[in-house]
Amino acid sequence: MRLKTFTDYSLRMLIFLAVRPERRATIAEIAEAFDISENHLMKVAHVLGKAGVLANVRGKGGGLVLAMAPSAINLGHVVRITEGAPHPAECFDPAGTCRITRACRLRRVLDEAVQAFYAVLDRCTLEDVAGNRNVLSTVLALPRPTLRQRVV
Amino acid sequence: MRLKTFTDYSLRMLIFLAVRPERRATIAEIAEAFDISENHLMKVAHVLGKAGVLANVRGKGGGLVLAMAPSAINLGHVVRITEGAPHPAECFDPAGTCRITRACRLRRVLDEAVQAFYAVLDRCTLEDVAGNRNVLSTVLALPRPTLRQRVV
DNA sequence: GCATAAGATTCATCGATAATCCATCTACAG
DNA sequence: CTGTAGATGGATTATCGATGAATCTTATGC
Repeated sequence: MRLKTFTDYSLRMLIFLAVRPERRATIAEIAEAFDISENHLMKVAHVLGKAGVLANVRGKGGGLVLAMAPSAINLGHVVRITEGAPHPAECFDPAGTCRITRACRLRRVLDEAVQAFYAVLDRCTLEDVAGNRNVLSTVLALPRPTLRQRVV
Repeated sequence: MRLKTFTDYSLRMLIFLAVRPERRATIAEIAEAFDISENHLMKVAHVLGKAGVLANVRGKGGGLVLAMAPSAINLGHVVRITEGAPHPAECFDPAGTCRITRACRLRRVLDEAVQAFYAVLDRCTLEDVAGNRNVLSTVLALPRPTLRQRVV
């Protein structure tokens, strides 16, 4: 049972933005805060932007900002977007070739399990996981609104 | 959200054995019925045997047989064995390096979601998914107790 | 309106993991 | 004691996601 790093990064990006909702953050800034690939985050930002979760602004002075209040961003919704179609077994693949697919009752059970997984996330919003802004802000090394450039 | 093919194969093996509980089946036989890798199935058989779900008999005339009644084989139990530790995000890895792990509330939510996933499987037994023996038997091309050799 | 900053988009490559294959060992039946 | 079937470990291969890099597009500010 595995989710993609893409999903992990998506949630981190949202948390970062929820901690500092007052102003735009650049992808580079978020990548540095988490020390993760800027290129990968760029794709994350694009997907979340296309999905309407983020409002992405191009150009100089641009950046990312939540498209709605953290309490309006549903985690189940986000994860469904970033994960794509679930694939617990071959029978979930339209091109699957399992011999017993027709008669198999397993698919229903697995489907139900996946639903249950998402049901939990559906009950959570970004606000629920990023409500502790102060602590998160500290951990992200953003003690002051202005992040000093690292010298190195 | 993905499960391993290993898990898929495990469940198929169990279903096969549940359809014909009266006698031992060889790995080769099961591999042929599903048209999947015999080598891979061998490892599946070994893992399920070690876990006490199957009673594996070596040597001539040997084979696999369920170690208990289908109604006593819990799907959640099986999948937990074959999947190993869940990994929805980096924070589930003891060696993870996510900067906000300490302050992050996401882990709890993801953990709960995983629990919910398994809770569904915990409510199901092999009997629940392999109760329709006749249909499965037909689909598996085992219309008679004796499987005629394929001529090809 | 040009330079620059920032995201969008596409292509290429790398790497982790798991699926698969192969060889050898061990156990059991007859 | 021979052949069959699973056990075990290693090697190989394939897949797919993660990462890297280059170019394009758009917006801003001087």
